[in-house]
Amino acid sequence: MKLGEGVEAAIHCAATLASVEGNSTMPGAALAESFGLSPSYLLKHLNMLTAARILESVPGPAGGYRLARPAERITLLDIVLAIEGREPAFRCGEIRRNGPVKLDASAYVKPCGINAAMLRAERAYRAALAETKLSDIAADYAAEGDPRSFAASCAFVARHQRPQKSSSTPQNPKQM
Amino acid sequence: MKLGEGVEAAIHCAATLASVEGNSTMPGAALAESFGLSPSYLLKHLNMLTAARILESVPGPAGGYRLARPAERITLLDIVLAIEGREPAFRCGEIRRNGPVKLDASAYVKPCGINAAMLRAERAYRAALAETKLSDIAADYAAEGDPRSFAASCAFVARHQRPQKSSSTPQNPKQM
DNA sequence: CTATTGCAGATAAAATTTATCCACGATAAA
DNA sequence: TTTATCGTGGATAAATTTTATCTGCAATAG
Repeated sequence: MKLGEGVEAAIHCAATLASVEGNSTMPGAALAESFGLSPSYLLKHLNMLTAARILESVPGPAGGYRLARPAERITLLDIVLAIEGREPAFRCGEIRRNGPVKLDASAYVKPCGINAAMLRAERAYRAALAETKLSDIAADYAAEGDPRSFAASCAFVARHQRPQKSSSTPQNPKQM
Repeated sequence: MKLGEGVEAAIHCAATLASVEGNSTMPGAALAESFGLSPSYLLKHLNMLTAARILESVPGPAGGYRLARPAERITLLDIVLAIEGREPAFRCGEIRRNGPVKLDASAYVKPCGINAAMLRAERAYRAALAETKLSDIAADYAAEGDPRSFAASCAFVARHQRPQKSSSTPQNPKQM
């Protein structure tokens, strides 16, 4: 069982976007630079988050990405499902039917007990993931051991976030 | 997130072996035939189960596989870990360090909150898997809807199981 | 001795993940 | 209106992992 690396990237990007002000955006290229990731590949993942309505995207210069809803209403499960897909990790192949003894399909009506147990476990996994909100992760960023790391992130975000025209609250880009 | 197909095969094989009598064994080739699987590849998985002390193997003619301990003391988690490996599904790449701002390692002492949340979820997953015993699965085989399927499996097992010399309880191979 | 079985390693085919590139539409700013 | 910046989608390729096969070897019952 393995999770793609895109999951880690997606969570970090979302957590970073959680700290941009108002409805400002941040370009995908800046996010990629922020984590030393390949920009062209990261865009694929950001796209999936957009398709899943976790992020919003604004085209054009001064465009970029922002959260589609408050970080309190985005869970790790939302992000993991958006990146990894919604199918369960275990897929029952009904291999008992493949043996030498051919029985017709009516002999296999009851749901497979193995499948049921595996799905039960995955439900527990997803329930646990649903308990962590993106806002928790963002708070962790701030509470992290050394304040230098957090300060560096903040400066990076402040430098790259782009206020949007339709903003109701005036922005202070603070170019440095 | 995806589980390899070997997991399903391994669980089915173990459940089948749970119904061989005493310390009799069943050859890998028979197990493969029983599920329509490629014998040479299934052996790889059976081998992992053997390495994990879930199965025992007996070489030579009349050899084969059997459970290394009672089915009540084998859980689905044991099998999944043996096949998929013990590493967690999420591996923290510490990508926050890869950005353009270079901080020395001392700035990242605290454990990553994302990693902690993902590992918590996986612990829940594993705990759920550990609650299902192989004996439960085997019981499910018997309780399955149509008795024809179960009868066919029993006949197949009876036909292929091989009593062992060192057996303390006399066996009845029941060749048909 | 011989046939059967598990075991390890090399190898290859297939599928998936990771990554790059380019043409396109949208749009803000000059 | 022009230009430069940005997200989108598709095609493509490289890298890795999974799946599968084969061969030679050791063990052992008959």
